Amino acid sequence: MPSPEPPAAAPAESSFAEKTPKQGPAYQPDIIEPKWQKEWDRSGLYRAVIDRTRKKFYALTMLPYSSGDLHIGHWYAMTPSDARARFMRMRGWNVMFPVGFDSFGLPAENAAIKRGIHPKKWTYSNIEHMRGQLRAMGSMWDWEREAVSSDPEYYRWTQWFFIQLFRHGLAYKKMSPVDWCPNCNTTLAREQVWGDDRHCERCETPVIKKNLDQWFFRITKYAEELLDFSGIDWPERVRTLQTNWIGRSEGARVVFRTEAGDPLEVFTTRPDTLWGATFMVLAPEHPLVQTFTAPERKAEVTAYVQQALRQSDIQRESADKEKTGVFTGGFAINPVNGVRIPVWIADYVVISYGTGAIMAVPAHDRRDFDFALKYGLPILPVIDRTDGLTKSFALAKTVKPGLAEALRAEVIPFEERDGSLYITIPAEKIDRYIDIVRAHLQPGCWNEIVGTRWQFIFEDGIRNWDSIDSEQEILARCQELEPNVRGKRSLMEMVWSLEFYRDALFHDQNGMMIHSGQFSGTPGAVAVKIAAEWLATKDAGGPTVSYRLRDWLISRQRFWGAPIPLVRCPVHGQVPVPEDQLPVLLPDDVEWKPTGESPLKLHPTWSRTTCPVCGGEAERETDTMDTFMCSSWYHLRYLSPKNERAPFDPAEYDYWMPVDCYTGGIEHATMHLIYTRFFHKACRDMGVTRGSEPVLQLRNQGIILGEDSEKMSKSRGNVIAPDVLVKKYGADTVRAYLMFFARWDQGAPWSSTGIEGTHRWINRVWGLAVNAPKDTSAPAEEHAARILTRATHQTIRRVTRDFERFEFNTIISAMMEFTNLLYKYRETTLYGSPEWEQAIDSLLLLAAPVATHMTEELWHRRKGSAAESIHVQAWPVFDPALAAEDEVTIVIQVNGKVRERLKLPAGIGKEEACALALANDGVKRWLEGRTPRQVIFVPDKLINLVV
RNA sequence: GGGGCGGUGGCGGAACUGGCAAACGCUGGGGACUUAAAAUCCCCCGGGGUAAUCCCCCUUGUGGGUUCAACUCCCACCCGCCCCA
Repeated sequence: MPSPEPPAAAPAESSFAEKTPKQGPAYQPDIIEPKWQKEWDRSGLYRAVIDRTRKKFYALTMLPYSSGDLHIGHWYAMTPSDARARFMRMRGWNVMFPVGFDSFGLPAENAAIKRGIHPKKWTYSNIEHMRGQLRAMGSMWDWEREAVSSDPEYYRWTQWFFIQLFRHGLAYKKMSPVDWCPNCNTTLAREQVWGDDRHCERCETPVIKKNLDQWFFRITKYAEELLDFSGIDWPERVRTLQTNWIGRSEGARVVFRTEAGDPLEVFTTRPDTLWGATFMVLAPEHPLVQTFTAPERKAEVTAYVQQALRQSDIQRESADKEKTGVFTGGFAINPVNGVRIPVWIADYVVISYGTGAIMAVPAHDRRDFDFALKYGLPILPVIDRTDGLTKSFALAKTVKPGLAEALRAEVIPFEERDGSLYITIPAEKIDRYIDIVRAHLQPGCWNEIVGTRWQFIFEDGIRNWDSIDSEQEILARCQELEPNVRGKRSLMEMVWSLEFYRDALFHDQNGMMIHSGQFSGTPGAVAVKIAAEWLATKDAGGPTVSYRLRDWLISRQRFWGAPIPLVRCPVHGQVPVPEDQLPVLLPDDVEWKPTGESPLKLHPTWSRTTCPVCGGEAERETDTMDTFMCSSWYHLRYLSPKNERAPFDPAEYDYWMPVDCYTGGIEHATMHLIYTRFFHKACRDMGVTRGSEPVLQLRNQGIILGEDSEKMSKSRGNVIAPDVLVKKYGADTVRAYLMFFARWDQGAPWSSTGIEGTHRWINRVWGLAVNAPKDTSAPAEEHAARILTRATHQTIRRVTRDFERFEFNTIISAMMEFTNLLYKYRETTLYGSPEWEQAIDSLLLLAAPVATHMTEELWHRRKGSAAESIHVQAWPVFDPALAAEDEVTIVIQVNGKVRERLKLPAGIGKEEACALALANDGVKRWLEGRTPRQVIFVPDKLINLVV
């Protein structure tokens, strides 16, 4: 904002007393808001129709679930989206801003079970209520395009898409472990499993995993393409979340063999460590578990599998968790060296990642290391350290006197405690160290080196710890010599017991290969690649890329969802329902018994049908689809929600798609937002859609917390209800406050006093514009008029720029500042001048996307009842010349500290400005007679005098 | 452990390309109007040196660095949130 002279210096006063009306009609949002909502509906103001003469803008906000109540979070997500869509519209775009309902899903079914009403009834009465709430927002929804995912006209096409995916091999059925509640006797959605102990949301029974025949979509086929975000403007955070979720890692497949010769495949990112594999671990669910289990271990293994199934993958994979497992009694053969290694099962290996089996390289994998140490399994280092850390410990009684002196002479650093030496050996002095130790070793003793060397020095020579066999041999020998270590099950366990060694014993760096036969010496930089490629030549695996992403499980053993449109024929197998027979309708005559079974399954006749191929008796699929399937294509249904011949009208698609701006919560990053991208790509490949991405620009809002800075929840009693706020302040105030009170992308705690401030602003705008000045003839004093016009154009510039950047809070503060300024000028002769009128018009236009009703009312009061809506007016354009200041404050710094401020004409040159600065008394005082050795001049900003 | 985001008054936040830190709003204080209150309007409000104005010094998580100049760029660290292990 400019800082024009206060009113005293602006045109003088006098006549304002009679020019300023003391009071205008009161601001009554409860009257004007419903009035304009009705009028907009009547006139079809927000109807979006194809107009090829104008550029289009498809603005979309995530559709609400039909919960029955629009909460403040919905308002927070939708209001700025709506305001921005309106801004785009006033800027000349043909804007489509549709809304609908995500109305299939579990809550409807739970309500049905609890109260015995049909989910349809519950859902549709909720939708009716929410339509009213959505209207109260004063948003520019095009209700003609409303789509409701539980309407048969909608889910007919959800089913149609399923059949297309099935026909193209992108939908398939397979056995898969899912969460199962043993009390309710049903599977649960992931959202329905709560807490760390993973209990059922309804009955609190801990869930277990159960193998069921389930439908999947082949999203993994698109894993690589989903990693590509070029060409779309999505937040870094969402891209990172999706990238992590997809979890691409390069490595190798390695085929181990059972003792019977059957293949056992694993994936590893470190094939270069293969020579250090000292055991294998299968996930408890692995199909080969039974094969490996020796008869005498059966009971123990079965018990372990049972307890593992009760835990989530997240719990199981957690690094903090104490690792557990059991030995199966079976062995596998390492393909690189033919070594026979034991096969264990452990819950830290999960079936859903890789192949559900791992080769354990305890020396170079933290989890394998912990596990091996706990169970006394051998550990063999096969990768050299890159930091050269090497240690040795010389126990007092094992060495002859004089060792310390010898080491000192060689400059090998050590610490001495109780006569024992703790030695850190410089890498280049290891051989020298060995010579010294050998000369000082007591009979019947040994000394070991760990870190970059793994060697044991005995009286009769040096033994390398370089294979599983040598590990066992060295351990046996030490145990023979020293009774204290007889309880140790592995050499690593023995050296680990010395605290001093620990940082040298484990690493997961990419160092040079050691103890790896012909590959020893292979540099770390190429080791992974060389090992992987070599495996391919030996027919024992080879280089491969692995993804964390799993295929999308869409089967739900639920009633309130789109039935999967397939028929099981004893002769023809899975047969899709012919497209002209869609939709496969949900039955109305169902009984709600709390058996946990879907009523579709219990219905006496619903699943009985005939095979579309042979006409023989057949059975319908009774599973329904995940509701994320419905929301993967709703943006397409908005294009033509009433179309009966296709999911959408191609002409509408050609004009409106892709979505230009999509807004919603970041919590959908790895669910809805990844599904919808997959869906679009799959449809592209099936010839249904064009283009590779459905959404060009994505923006996420933050979260509103309760007034106590905690997450809003009914149990905390800190929930803010928008309906109450609308009643108290009007929708325009709620809209403005939601845009103002925090950075939109970050959110903040709610403040019930904060909204009062915004309400005051809305009232002030009303008070400013509701009464036209009685006398508009007197022209304003020229200088003052210019200041007002400048402020007007500067405000237009700020509001326009911040709308473009989604910085909604500063849009409101710019308008607040402008309003404050206008209140000052109202007391001057500017009031009623043409510049004043222009300022008021501009303010209303800038505020129109925010305070939709109030600005409409004021616009009509000013322009006459026959005037066109403010919402179809052109956005004000700022004139850089008019927005430019003609006088600027230039800061004078001496040695970088602000010492003086000078008001000078804008655009003043360096010479002139510096001359004025140097002549200034205040500046002279700070210069103390010195001459600046350097003068920095930033036009219209500052002068820095360096002395 | 790896990656991402963030840390500015009592609070939410602002600060454009490195150029006056704290705009706007809330809270708090003072005043006007009123019989009174509410509403409204006006003024003050980062910390310290001062009783106060002037004036000076300090201040954007911490410590360094680059620069005439750093909330902004670089390095190291601390704290918080999120994702992946």
